Amino acid sequence: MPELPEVETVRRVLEPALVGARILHAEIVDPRLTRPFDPGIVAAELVGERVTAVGRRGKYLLVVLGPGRVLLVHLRMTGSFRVAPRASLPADAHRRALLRLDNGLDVAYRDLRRFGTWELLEPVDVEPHLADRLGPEPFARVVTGRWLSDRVARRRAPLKAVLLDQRVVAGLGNIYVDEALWRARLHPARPAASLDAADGARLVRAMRAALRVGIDRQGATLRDYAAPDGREGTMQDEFHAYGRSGEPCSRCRAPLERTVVAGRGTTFCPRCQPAP
DNA sequence: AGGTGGACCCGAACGC
DNA sequence: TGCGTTCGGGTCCACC
Repeated sequence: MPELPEVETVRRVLEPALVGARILHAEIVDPRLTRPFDPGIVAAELVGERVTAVGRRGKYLLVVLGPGRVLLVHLRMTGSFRVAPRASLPADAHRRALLRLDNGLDVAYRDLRRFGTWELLEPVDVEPHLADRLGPEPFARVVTGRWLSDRVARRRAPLKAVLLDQRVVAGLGNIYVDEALWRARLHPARPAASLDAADGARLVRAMRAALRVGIDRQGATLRDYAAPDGREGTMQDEFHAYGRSGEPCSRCRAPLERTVVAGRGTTFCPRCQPAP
């Protein structure tokens, strides 16, 4: 599941392939991708545009086009890109879109579960659209322990639910939330408002550390995630919590436990992360 | 108004 | 072996 480190890895591979190239042809196979907008119209709007940048905000990819319009891509669960020389990609039943670039590359988009979205935004709409949905990046200077504990001071929801809320901090999903809470030694079901500034500081350090390792390992490949060059990530070998229920905690050797918090499968160490 | 749960998808894993 | 059922996961939306 692409979270911040996976999306950042995708961005880094797409950037050199796309920036400076012009889109010669665009084909959007799955109308869900651009819903409620007509896929044929969106495809036609893309043709002729030059890509000037490939950015990321939270889990969104921003393909910035010449006039400042942005193709905002969200991979959700199973979206992925593949870049390869023209006409060299094999047929793919799950392909949802294909871009042909003037630099000789094809950019294919596939999505097994069809949750992913492509939105073509006018320049003036980009910032408001993102600001409505996303809090600061986890690595932003404004994100401090004090800021975080203040930010969630009136939230009775479980800490995990608040970290999954992209409007608090952008980019964490189920995997990196479990990893961050394990690193910070905080129980996922603890009421968010119970965080003090010291907890907040530990949590900020923990989420950054977990994300940093994820980026360094080029993301986690659990099933079919791969970067646009086909490379798989190795973050799954570095997990301390996610998916390891029943295995010994790598800090204290107590067996990790699995529970459900905020409707999500959640793994934690009952000894290192004491219940509230 | 903040919190929760269902809908959207579909392959994989599971149960009988 | 084969079938049906359940699960998961990010985000939005309806409802409490």
